[in-house]
Amino acid sequence: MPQELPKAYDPTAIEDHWAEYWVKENLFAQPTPGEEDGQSSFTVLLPPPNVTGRLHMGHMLNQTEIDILTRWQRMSGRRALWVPGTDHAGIATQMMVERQLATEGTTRQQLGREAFVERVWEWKRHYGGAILGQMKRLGASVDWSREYFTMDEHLSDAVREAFVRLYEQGLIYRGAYIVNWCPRCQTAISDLEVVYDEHKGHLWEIRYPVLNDSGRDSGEFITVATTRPETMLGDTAVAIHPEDERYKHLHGKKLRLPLVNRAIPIILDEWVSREFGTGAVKVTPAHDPNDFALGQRHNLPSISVMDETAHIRLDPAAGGDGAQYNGAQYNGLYRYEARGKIVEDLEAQGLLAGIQDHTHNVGHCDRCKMVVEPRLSTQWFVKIQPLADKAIAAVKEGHIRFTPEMYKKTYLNWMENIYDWCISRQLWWGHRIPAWHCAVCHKITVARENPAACAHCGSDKITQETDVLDTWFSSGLLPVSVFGWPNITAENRMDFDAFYPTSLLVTGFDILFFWVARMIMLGCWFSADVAMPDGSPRPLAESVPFRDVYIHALVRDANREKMSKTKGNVLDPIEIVKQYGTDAVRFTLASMASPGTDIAFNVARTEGYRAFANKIWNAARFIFMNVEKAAEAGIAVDTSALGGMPAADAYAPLEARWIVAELHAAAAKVNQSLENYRFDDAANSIYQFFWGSFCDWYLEIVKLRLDFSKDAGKTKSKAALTTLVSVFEAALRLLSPFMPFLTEELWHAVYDGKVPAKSVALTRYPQSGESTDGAVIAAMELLQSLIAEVRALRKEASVEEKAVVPIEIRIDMDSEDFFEANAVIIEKLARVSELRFPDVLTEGFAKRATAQFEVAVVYERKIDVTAERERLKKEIAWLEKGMQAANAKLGNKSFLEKAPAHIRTGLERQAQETGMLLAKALVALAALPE
RNA sequence: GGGCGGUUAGCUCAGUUGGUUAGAGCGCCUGCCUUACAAGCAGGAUGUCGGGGGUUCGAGUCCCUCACUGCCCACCA
Repeated sequence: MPQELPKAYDPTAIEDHWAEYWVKENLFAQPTPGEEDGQSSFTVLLPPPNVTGRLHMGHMLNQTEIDILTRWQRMSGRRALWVPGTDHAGIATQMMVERQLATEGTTRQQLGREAFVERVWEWKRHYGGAILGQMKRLGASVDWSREYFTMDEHLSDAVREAFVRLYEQGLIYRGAYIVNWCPRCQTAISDLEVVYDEHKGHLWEIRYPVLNDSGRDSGEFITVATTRPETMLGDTAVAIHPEDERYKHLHGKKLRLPLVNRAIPIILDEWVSREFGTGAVKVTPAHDPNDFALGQRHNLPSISVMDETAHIRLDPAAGGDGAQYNGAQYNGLYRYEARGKIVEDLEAQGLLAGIQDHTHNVGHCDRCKMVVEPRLSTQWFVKIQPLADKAIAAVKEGHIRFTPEMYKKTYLNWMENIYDWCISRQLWWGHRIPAWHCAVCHKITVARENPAACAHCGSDKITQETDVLDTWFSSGLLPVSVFGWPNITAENRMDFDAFYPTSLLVTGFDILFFWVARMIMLGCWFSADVAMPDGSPRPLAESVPFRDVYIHALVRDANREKMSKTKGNVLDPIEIVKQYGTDAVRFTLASMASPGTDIAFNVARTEGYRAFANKIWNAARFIFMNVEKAAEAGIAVDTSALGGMPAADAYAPLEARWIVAELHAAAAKVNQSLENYRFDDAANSIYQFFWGSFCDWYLEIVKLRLDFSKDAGKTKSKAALTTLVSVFEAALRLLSPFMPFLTEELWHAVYDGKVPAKSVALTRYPQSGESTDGAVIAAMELLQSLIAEVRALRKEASVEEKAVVPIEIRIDMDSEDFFEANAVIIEKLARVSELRFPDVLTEGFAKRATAQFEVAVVYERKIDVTAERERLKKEIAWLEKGMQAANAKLGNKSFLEKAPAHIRTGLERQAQETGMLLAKALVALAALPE
């Protein structure tokens, strides 16, 4: 074993090395399995970060959680596969490259589509892998040989097949609908990509003159209220509620649309709220989703008045009736300029009835934060209901489980109120829709292979659709596509059979709908026609993309504020890692990852776990030092016996049996906690075991046994050393999923280079086979409480730290033997020179009583009487409160009748003990000098 | 507007199906360089479990209600 470890743990000295080692040795590659080998799989996909992304705390939390589980599953004997990859991220990537072009004074339009796309690929080749590089540095145990990119040829094939198949099934349609349009990105975006912000605006009230039968102003008006006056150029009706008494006499009348001077009808619709505004709504089907719906119901024409950049652009023919409309004076104005001008003009004509302050929600583009403009345009949609039905069933029937469970409700609520999915984007970067438009018959050809001619009329005057698909369309297919779909053949289905459905998805709630829901819909839909290995049809339970979903929360800053660039409170994980070590940061995240609560990341906590890493490091130094000393005395530990669960025979000393029992208990707790995604419990159990049990007690006691001088008993020393090393080795394995770097380093050191595997990550995870030894844990507890009382008494009596003093103990005979047998432990840990067992404790010494024993330190006390009186008074108050509570229950007939026996007897015993302690405390108080 | 969470020590959070006097880490106070570790060791202080009501022999835990707070969905012009 290596003996010269530096005194303080320096993570930077070892982490790069191991991170590279794991990748270079390809340790976590999971090749395609051969024939069914009976081994169960644990499969998990990395939520693919944007190829443009940089690692943030959310990624690190996500990757830490997945890595802990994957390493744990791998070590527990399952075929563990974690597949990494990146997302081409249509809008984000295109914008990034466009910005780059802007600095060069050019644009994508100048470049042309083909050159631009090539340029993006070039960018991707240069910079695209950055985030995965960061991931490598963090030690993620992924299979790098399976790394994917959503625009890879194979994954693109899957996208194309999925599109064609849905089209053939009648589940994809194209049409002119109102969609959310981002004037900056100049593309349609889906409902999910719109975020609403409260905005202080105005409600303008505009008078629309009522026309008389001869088509002239009647002198009467209807006043409408709007937040977007500029859209009035496209109004094609005004709607009122049919029962609204104020307007009943106007049913069937027409209005003159101001500024444009077009006659528009008054329509009746129950959707209109009589309470809001004036109870009359201007209807602009081309620029508002509600108005669009109204327009459909009432067969109104739709008049687009804005172009893709949100500038006014009136199409003279838009009304469909060939009439030439007014309003061209606003042409070319940006929407807000037009708004100002229109309001001005209305006022000049006396048609502005009022302006009110009005706070309302305004939709913004999720990507670029520009105010979204609802806009009529021709887009591609997925008819979502059939897919949603399956996705609902999969969850309702329990084939997919959510943790925390409440997300099941959120998911179902969304899925049950789902709208058709707009999947086309007016971008250049992405999967181009495999549809061709015919210039002759104007029909559409959708095909798996690029067609040479129109499928309908045979013309070769066809051009491919320019739109690309929503990025989530391809990422939604990942669970099936990364394992070979749609090319699943008899010879080529091992991956799919072994790894699909995946076991688990770990992700943040922010992409529950974007990604999780889409994967469930698409996964269930497309995997269903891959037969099971035995040829039987695939049931829904085996069609799901994953069986478990673990949703984690947000990582916030130490003050619970959301991290954001504008606030300047973003913590760069790589920076923190450099400062404290990857293991300490991982442990921080794990220990704070309680399901359902956000993580307030506090580096104070990370400092604590850096200290923990240092503690482990120093425990190793201590152990290696003793191994060295033992070697000099001709004692060697048989490292070939390591690697399992340590055991201690009945003749082994107390501390050996105890630490083995504690290890088993800790292993049981950690396994159970990870089973339930309780990373926090698991981390705390290990922390408590390693620091609180192994270091604080076991190491201190075992020092007594590690005597390698000539006249010492070799057998006992060797046994002690063996237990020490084997428990430590097992603890490293237990800890390794949480702190992979430190444990890898020390584990290799334990074997002094003669390792039984290439990595601690490839060894077996500690399992608690037999039940832990409860008796030895109870015995140790008694010893610990005696030592703790003596330490406290020494403090109380102001015994100098270095002084050793005798103690007096009163206890039953059996325990007297027990204490005597372990006297050396008490003497060392409590600095005691001698144990005495008198019938009565000598008066005048500081003493304490517990339920099991009384103890006094033999020392002329320099006691602070006031402090001692205070302490005793507090103790008495505490005991009296306990007595009261116990007596209240024990004196209650209903309690005695109804409470279970173990509660009753437990309470009785406690009452008895409390009474005894209370009596002693009262005597002690009375005995204090004035 | 609809839905879902949260409120426990100075701070960040645990607290499994209601059961013996409520926990951890950090921070704080006191004393120690005890040869693995001062990134350490030992000892110590700290809570009307958001308010009110109810169910129960028994409530931090279940029910009702109020307050505060966070998030998601919807998007009435």
